[in-house]
Amino acid sequence: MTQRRILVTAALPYANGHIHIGHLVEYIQTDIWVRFQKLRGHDCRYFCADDTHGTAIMLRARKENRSEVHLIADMQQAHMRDFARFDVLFDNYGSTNSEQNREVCHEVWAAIRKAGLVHEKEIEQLFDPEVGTFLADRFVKGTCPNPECNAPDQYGDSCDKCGHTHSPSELINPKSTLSGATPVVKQALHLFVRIEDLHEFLADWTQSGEHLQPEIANYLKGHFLGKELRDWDVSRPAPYFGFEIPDAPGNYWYVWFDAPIGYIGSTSEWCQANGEDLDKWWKNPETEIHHFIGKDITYFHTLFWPAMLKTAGFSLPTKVHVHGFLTVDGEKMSKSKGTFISAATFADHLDPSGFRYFVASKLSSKVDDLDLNLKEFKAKVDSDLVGKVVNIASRSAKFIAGETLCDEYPEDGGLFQQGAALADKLAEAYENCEYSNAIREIMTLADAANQYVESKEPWKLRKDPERQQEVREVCSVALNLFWQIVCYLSPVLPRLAAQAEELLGARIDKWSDAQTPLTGTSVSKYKHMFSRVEEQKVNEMIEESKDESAAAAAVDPAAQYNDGPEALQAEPMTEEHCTIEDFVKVDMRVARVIEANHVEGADKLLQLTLSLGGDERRNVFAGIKSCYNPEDLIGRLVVCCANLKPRKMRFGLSEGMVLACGPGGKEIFLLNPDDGAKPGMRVH
RNA sequence: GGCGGGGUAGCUCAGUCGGUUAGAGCACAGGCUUCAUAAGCCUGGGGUCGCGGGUUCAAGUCCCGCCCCCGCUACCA
Repeated sequence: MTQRRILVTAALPYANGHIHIGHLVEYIQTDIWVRFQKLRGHDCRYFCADDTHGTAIMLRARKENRSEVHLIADMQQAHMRDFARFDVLFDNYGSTNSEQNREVCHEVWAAIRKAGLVHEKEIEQLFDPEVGTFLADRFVKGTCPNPECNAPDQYGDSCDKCGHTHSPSELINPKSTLSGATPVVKQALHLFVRIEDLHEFLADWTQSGEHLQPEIANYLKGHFLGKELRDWDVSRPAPYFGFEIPDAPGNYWYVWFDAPIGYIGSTSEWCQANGEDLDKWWKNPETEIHHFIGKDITYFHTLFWPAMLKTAGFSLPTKVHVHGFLTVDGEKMSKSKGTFISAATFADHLDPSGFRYFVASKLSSKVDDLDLNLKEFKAKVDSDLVGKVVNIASRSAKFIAGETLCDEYPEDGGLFQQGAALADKLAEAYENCEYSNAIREIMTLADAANQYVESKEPWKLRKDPERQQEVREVCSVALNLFWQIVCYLSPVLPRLAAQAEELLGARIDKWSDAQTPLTGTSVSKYKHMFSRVEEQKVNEMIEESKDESAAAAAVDPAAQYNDGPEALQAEPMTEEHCTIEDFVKVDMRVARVIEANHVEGADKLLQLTLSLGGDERRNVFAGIKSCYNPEDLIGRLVVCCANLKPRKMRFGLSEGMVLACGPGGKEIFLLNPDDGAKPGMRVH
């Protein structure tokens, strides 16, 4: 096998927050891949860095009354500590704020300029006059400008309630989230990169089938490549924490410009420290480049990034590996539920190796989300690692502790050979990021090993002084099967590998170590290798992760219902009182749906025929198609406004209105009278 | 609405080119064992392979239609 030169990156974590278990999925996925490649003897290097620039960092530094440089240095230390606790081992962990990164940014920028891709545009942007900074869309909140929605407290880019997209300057009554001040509109010069010029190249590169998972290629084709690619806004006016653009003083590169370049910057730091040549890693077609990222940052890595690399003459990624998000017990991580678990909190309570194993046992090459079901987590770690794998050593090592393994590997019924024969299949699974397949296969070996020990009953043999040699043979076999399994698991569980090395007095340093049994090495006294997951510790971890404000809410008797303020925020209560006379003007009646049909040509409407009892009928068009099937409505009782002035619609005359609540879309809820109500009854 | 992914045992999933009686792990039940971290081994129960059609000697697998779940994404009004 020829040696490959492989450069691997994981996405750069932002310096504004601590590492949490969601992040870790990616760093562990990548770390396993890198450890595997190294074990295979390839020249593989894992680079990462903190992503340090941007408004959020600037504002936080101000708030904490210290310099950005100080802040990001602290965060980098914290991140590195967390990674180390989870055995995520980088060849270099740098910073996007390094001089090396600045140099590469200059180089890339010069090339983009030279290619004539940069355009200047004056754009209008909201500016916070109190803080003295331009406001990104997410830093402005106000009332949704959609006249049918008008939900308050919405971000500047889109409305959570109705999905309306807008620019922050369109918001009604906008406020800066930084100071509460009313922003003013200011003109600002921005620099744009016209990546449409690279459209054809990107279409080819993304659709070649070589670099991206098929669903990712398809996503890009459907959402971006079918139309003109929009210019990419890569500058931000001062004040901004970042690198100043050399030929546009007073302007800074947008954080997403220098962040991916940080991959190269980090490599450059490593090259300088190790006497390596940067071009060998980034401008040599023989070097493979693999990026591991989450699905949220797909288009930065599959459109902008290849465009930048191509223009600046760097190598393009060999593969971009996209993974899904981590959920906990089937739901998005939540601060109030205590499932937003930081790396540090996890490691304070539970064994990080268990997390690595669990993640590996779940990961495939798909973009699917991955669920950390805490019960399953315990079950997997307990039964697979403790009950199966470690148990093989635990039940055999002590019978030959202080002795040596047999000088010649004993007859084992072909077990070791069977394990050795699995090497190629397992390697292929690791190579293709199909870790869950690999783990499943490896566990079958552990089952076989336990069966072997069971059948040989060394605990009985040892009682017979005549059969001591047999005991040694059986244990040599068992420990070798254990050794082989640990070799295969070592990319996932480096700590277990180290423990096995200590126990058996040998080293795992290449994949092919699983092909040859150990002989003659001395067996140390068995030391505890892995603990079961204690439910108590899991609970403590969850408790500690609970946000304090959420904990306070739990005291409120209403908290058990978990009724959030969203509905009221979406539709604030009317301030003005109405009189009883006003109220009785609206004649609301219980009605039965006796017919319900789709309306041809209408996206949202259903046509309902309501009976108010007797011969009284109403034809009503209701905008509830997104939530109800006509056939499910027939026969049920609803509440309708019976005296609403009839209105002629495109599809016919609507003679009333069915009462429903909810924000719309998938959330529409018809009002339902309690049992006993009869059509025609008035609501008062 | 569009795109993508999914629906197989209580749970998590495997199931190749269509081919024997649809599998594994966990969980559960019974038994064995008592070396091992209340670990291990054996046996067993448990399935309308989302629904409906079609192709075929043969369909979990291929084709058509539909339903439901997840993710992404957009619009109409």
